[in-house]
Amino acid sequence: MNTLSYGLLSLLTRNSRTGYELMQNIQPFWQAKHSQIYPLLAQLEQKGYVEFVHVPQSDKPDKKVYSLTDNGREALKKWIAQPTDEPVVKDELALKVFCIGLVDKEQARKVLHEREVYYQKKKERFAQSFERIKQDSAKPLEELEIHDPLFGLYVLIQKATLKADADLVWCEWMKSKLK
Amino acid sequence: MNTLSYGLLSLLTRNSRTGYELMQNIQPFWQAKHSQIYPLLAQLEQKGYVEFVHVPQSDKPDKKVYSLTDNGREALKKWIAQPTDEPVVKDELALKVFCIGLVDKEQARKVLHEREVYYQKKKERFAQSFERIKQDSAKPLEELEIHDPLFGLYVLIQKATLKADADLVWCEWMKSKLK
DNA sequence: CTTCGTTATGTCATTATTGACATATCCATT
DNA sequence: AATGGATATGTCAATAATGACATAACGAAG
Repeated sequence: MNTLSYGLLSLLTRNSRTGYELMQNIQPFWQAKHSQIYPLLAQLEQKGYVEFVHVPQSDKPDKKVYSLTDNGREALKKWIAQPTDEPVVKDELALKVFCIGLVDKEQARKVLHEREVYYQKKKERFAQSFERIKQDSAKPLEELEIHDPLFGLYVLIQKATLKADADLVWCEWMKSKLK
Repeated sequence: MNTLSYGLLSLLTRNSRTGYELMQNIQPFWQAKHSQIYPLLAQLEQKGYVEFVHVPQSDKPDKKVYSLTDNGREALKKWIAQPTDEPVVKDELALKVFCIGLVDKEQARKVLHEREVYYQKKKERFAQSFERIKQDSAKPLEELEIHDPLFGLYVLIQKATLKADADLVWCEWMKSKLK
């Protein structure tokens, strides 16, 4: 069982989801393509950690809605207690910035601008996520307790927002350096 | 040529380095083991993007000190002008936090504490990096221009520091939630 | 005196991940 | 009318990345 497999189980603690949705929803924590997700789901099903129901659709292709089994939930608890790997980052932009002095300011600004747009979109997405869970939640978000099903999502969006802010502050600072 | 190969060339713009040093120095931007670096360096040498001199050592094993060729520098410039991939993140902790409600507060605190130590160490490392380049630099860091060889390093440490701060703010906030 | 960590390079089998192909329907744009 | 994107699932060859093995010498800790 690799980390991504546990990640899929993690998502299923809150909602039943299709493979396609799992692929989309796991992106903020772990970038993976559908070609990796589907085989892992088949494995998880074989192990008895998830089960699925076939849902026929007329307008779109049929789907398989996966949900977590009790076995899956137990496996998750054990996984949480294990030591946690440090985050892995692969950042092409950072590598380019390291040797940005090779090109002129004009081009450096272009490289930076691309990424600034990306960070801004990211921040907007998180703001939308906050809105969505605010509507789902009975209580004000600040009062959510650890066992509230929305808690995990809330604290992660909080973290992502803090990071996106840090990225944007850096972009502004960097732009002033390239004037 | 994959991104990591260009990353190695990027590092060599500032200093000649051994494979072992490259493996260490690239960690903040791109986590890779020596078993991946050495074969890539051999490829880069074959392509004429880097060259090396053999340096015998008596106390430690001999080393190969790699440096960038003009061809390598040209390849780098072309790479910078290409569209940049978005950063890849694989964060096991984030996945655990998503379903942290499965365990009790005590265990959740334990999981968080592990990572807090990690973020603190990270911040210290960046503070040390700042100290080091301050000593290397003739000017105050704030006045570095894009073509200064220290510029890329300076802006990256700035970014990493901002991010580490954001992570620590989140840890504090999270701890207050787990009281 | 032995074991462990660091420096230093390298190979290789296994595993993780991607990109391309394949199929099918709907909707919006050109 | 055709093209492209979203939804939805799947396979498979190719590439990326890891973990284990191998060698070797030093210093420190036990």
